[in-house]
Amino acid sequence: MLNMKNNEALADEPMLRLEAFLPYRLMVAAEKISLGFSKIYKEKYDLSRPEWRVLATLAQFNRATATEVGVHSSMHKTKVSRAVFVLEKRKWLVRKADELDRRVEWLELTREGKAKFAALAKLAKAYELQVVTLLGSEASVKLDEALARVQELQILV
Amino acid sequence: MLNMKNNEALADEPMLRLEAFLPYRLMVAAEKISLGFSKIYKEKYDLSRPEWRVLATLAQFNRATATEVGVHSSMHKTKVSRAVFVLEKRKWLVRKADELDRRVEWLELTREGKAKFAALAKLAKAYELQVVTLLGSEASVKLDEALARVQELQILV
DNA sequence: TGATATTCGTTGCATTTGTAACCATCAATT
DNA sequence: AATTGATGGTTACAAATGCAACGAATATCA
Repeated sequence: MLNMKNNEALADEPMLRLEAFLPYRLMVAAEKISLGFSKIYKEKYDLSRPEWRVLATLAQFNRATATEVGVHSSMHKTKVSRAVFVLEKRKWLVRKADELDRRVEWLELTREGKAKFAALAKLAKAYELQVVTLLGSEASVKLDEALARVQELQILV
Repeated sequence: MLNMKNNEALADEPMLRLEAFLPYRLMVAAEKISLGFSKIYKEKYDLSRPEWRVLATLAQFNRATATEVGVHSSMHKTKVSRAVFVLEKRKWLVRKADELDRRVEWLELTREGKAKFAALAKLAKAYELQVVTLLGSEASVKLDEALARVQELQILV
């Protein structure tokens, strides 16, 4: 199909293969792995990714503010705001006013929200297990350790 | 700040920590690593990510069709189409008709396009080196091997 | 106390993206 | 040759996203 340039080795021009470039590889890998699970919560529960993240965060902590949810799930506050709106309309979560600071709204899953999450968490764990199985334990451990290092990195450039 | 639920260990409900969930971790890591470099091509060359990928693909092969670019850079054909349009307007690439099949347009970088890419490729390599240095060679090798395994995976679910 | 700055969360607007439909061309079948 | 189907690429439209501005409430500090 595509023919590689024949002057790669000789060239003093800086060659760069996209498929070997770390940011690209990482992004493609992330999209591939995420796609499989997003299909599940999209098709079975009609959830967007922001909605899934808010749900998972609120299930993990009994209550949290929108700001806290955003920090914990790596999402911009407008994404959180819109996802919270949708989940509230579906009665998967409720807002509760803070008595000391009336700017703050505490978010909590409803009984239904918790139940939906419980079902989704099972699917999530099954999916993760499938990925780990396909990767093999050796590659999985390496990926795990490498991601831990990436998480430690400060902002780049 | 956030207080973890205190019934995690006891609960028979399926707990799931977002920050330990592979699809989430991978996506966050990819965004972090990509952000640093996207800043560079955005701020210094006013390029979007689709435009950067098209540029890099056409630099890697002497010529390619839009379809081939999309396959090689993991992008939907509409993304490619729009990125090609922008790069053409900026005179970084030209289209050349295929003489045997008039549906096909061959894309080639112009002299200017190649020059811009050469400069960007140097920055890309420098950025990648910086990431690898920060990660350390051990983690970098692990990441490299793990990503190679992910790339081999078939479609999931 | 009063003035200013900061924080929490939402919303308007512009940009980006995906989906589906589309046009033009070529391939396959009759 | 005519019909049907497939392919390469573009575009219209709707949905998702980011940015900036905003209102309301609180914090800071003179």
